[in-house]
Amino acid sequence: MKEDTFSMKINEYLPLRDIVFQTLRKAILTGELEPGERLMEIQLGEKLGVSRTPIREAIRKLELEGLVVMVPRKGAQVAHFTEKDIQDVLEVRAALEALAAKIACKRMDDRSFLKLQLAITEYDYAAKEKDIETMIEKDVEFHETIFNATQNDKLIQLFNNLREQVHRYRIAYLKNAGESELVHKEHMALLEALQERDEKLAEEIAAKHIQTQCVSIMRFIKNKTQRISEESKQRRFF
Amino acid sequence: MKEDTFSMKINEYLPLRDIVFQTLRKAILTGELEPGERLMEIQLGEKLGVSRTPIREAIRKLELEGLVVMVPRKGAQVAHFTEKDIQDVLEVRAALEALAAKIACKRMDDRSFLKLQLAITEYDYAAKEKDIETMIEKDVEFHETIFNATQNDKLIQLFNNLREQVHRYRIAYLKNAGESELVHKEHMALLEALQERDEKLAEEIAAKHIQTQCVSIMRFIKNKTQRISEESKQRRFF
DNA sequence: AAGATATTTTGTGTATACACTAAATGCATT
DNA sequence: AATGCATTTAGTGTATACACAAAATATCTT
Repeated sequence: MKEDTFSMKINEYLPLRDIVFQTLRKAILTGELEPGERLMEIQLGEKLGVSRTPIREAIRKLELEGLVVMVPRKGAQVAHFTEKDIQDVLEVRAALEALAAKIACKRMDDRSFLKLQLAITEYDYAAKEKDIETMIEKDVEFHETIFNATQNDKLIQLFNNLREQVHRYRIAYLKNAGESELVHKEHMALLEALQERDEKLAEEIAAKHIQTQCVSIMRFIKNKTQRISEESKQRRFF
Repeated sequence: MKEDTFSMKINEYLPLRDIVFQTLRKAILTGELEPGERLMEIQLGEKLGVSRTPIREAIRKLELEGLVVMVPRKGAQVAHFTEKDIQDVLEVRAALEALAAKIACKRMDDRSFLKLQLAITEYDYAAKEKDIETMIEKDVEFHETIFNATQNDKLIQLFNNLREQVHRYRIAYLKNAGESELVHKEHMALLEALQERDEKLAEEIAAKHIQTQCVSIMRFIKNKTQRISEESKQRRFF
């Protein structure tokens, strides 16, 4: 289903601005472009082989998404994320995941349940191989399946906005085997609740799941900042 | 507080693109620009006295917000909102309002409570005068105060995105005196719950309040479509 | 007159040019 | 050497120019 839309799109015409948007977005979320880094239009244009116009239009979208901040007459720079920003995002996401789980309870069908099961299984395989990127991918797939099942387009849109905002932290904390075990267990529990059509329980597990993630990420950051301060490095924790 | 930031901003430099963005956004939300209407860059540029560049950049933001849709090589047009879209938006908003109420329970201070009280009172005055625009304004102010109290910037950002999406319907259904009475009662109930720091109750009332609004708007639309079909007009219900 | 094929028009998508600001650099003065 | 001022430079903000596609119109053929 996702593949369909995608393979259709590659045949369709895609404006440069959208390609640039996706490229920059990914670069920011993976940390390739670091927070605070300036996005200079001419330089980026040369790198990507396009003029300033598509670059600027892509930046406008990133600005609205909050991934870049504009300094008047100084242009764009990658937004800094503080610890609080991460907590804020995850607090909202927890509420949206709970809502999604509640609605999904009513609307999920066998096909969706199998998708969830598949995502969990593939996650496990990836975990055995310690293939972090695939693990994240399958984790996203799991949550995406639930959101898609809600058939609430606005909810899906907001999820797409929030889902990868903590990408770079998840890479780090999922390396911890214990964390990835926990993710598995919570996914299984949520799947069961959904199959039982137990709205209250599903809501609760979904919210708890994100809170767990938040706690893990915070612990990871705390460790990292500590290590960094021990090494007396002055830069921020990312 | 809101005024401070604003009066600061008017002294600051504001790029044309942002002025255009706000102008177009308002025009769409109030219905001045009708759904389906094409946004032609040159035409808009002449109207607003600017070139295509700021127009295009404003459109990129509206695109991400979902207020306009892009047709490849045909440009932008104001997005159509179906009945389902409204329900989707309000379903999400209900969840966010509930979250905001819960957090606000912990963080609201006397100053914020007075703001809520003031918003309610001014709403009542406006209701007596049947000044719909002011009523909407004060209603927004009430909810805004709660969201601001959460101190969760992401939550506030999303609220700003969702809050006015149903603007044109509220104008219509608030004309109904019964509805505006109900709004008053629910606001009072929510204020009390917040003052009691009763998280569960506040959450519940906040969500219910939006659901009430959703039902009212749906009823209004149903009536309107019915009237229109009786008049055998073919256009959509907005 | 109907249909097929040029032709024109309109409007987007992208690139480039111009205007202006702010920071950086250099130079002179003390 | 430090400070103040002029000059340059780098980069954004805005306008315009060019390229191209799609739709609309006109023209030709039968």
